[in-house]
Amino acid sequence: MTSDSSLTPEQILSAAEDVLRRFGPTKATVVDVARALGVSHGSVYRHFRSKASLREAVTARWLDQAHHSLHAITVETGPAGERLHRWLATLFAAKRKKALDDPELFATYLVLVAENSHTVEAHLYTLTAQISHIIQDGIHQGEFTARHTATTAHAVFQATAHFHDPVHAAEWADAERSKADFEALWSLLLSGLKGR
Amino acid sequence: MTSDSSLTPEQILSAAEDVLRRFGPTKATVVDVARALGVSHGSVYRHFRSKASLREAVTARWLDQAHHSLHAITVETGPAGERLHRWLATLFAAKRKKALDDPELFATYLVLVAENSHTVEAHLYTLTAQISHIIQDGIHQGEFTARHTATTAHAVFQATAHFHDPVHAAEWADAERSKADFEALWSLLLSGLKGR
DNA sequence: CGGCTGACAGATTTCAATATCTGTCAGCCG
DNA sequence: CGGCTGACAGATATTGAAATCTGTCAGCCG
Repeated sequence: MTSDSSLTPEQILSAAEDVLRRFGPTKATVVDVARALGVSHGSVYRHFRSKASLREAVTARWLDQAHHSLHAITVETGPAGERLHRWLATLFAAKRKKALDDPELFATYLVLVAENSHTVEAHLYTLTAQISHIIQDGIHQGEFTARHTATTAHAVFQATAHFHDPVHAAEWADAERSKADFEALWSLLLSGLKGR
Repeated sequence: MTSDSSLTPEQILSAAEDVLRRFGPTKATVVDVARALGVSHGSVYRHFRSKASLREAVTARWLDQAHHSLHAITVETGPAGERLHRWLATLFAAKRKKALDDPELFATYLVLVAENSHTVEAHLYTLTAQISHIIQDGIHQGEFTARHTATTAHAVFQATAHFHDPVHAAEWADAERSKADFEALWSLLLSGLKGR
């Protein structure tokens, strides 16, 4: 049983995730989470300093799911161009899937974005660092030419905001159009990364 | 006097703009507009079929202000690269200025964006067509290489969304950082437009 | 002792009654 | 006649009282 012994942060996170998924960020309460765990809501506050930090922890865990496959692409050794294309396509697919399959947690994510949460900042930092890594590979391989890797990575990330920033989620509805737009933007960026 | 003879759509638009600027999109009412004009609110409905269409007409007029200087750059005959850079910088500056100087009308604009209004669509179409025009010039001048002009223009517009899409307005606060980010993205795009 | 409980204060949300707004239209007025 | 008015119905917003929630803490229990 999961209810053996004492309450763990992991148990609380899972319960909180369920509650957020069911009620959404505006309706979910700490009391709901405690009720789902069969404890008093004071116990939850023993493990998380506030509702906001619990919400952040849940979202951080939820966002991390996508990092695994992206990280795998980052540390591959093939041609950087193909890898960066696949990395961006994978990121886009992951975000799109989250928006469609998990609307309430996606809405929670949006709340954190609006609040400039540190969790979101860390998420963006991780992603940009991975782009940076691939671009660096591309420069070593002689495929890319770039002055400053980190700056270029940031520019690539901003240029593709349309396809990963949750504020653009509504524009992902038409899969065909999104795919075409993405490929058009990619060919422009690839050409830019290769330099003149 | 502007109150001579009968009520004109222009008078209503100006009054509505004032009311929106003062109360914002959530508080402004048709009754407020009628009160400002000294007429009954039924009269307003004689010229605009609904509150939504009045709001759209005001926003369309407000958005059009920026089109003049952008259009001027579009029809110049100098090097396309420099012109596109100046066009994008001008667009960014105009949007940023609107967001800072006219927050309530900017909020109204955001409401229309969220509602997928035809007005916003037309605005985006006009802007993309101007980019297309400049890119076309660049191809003729031999400065740019692009397969499909309209597709490339759309890609450039999406790539720079961070600097003109109102959903990113909060990220424009730091002028220095925005400027640096914009230039980094521009150099990537310019390199991409020039082709390999 | 370390962790849980339940009661508490202040902040936030809900709910239902009330007021205002949107959109329509018959009638009036120039 | 073309356009404005003012009254109206239904929809939406506001308000203030009651309920619920957040965050804290003294005390209990294993």
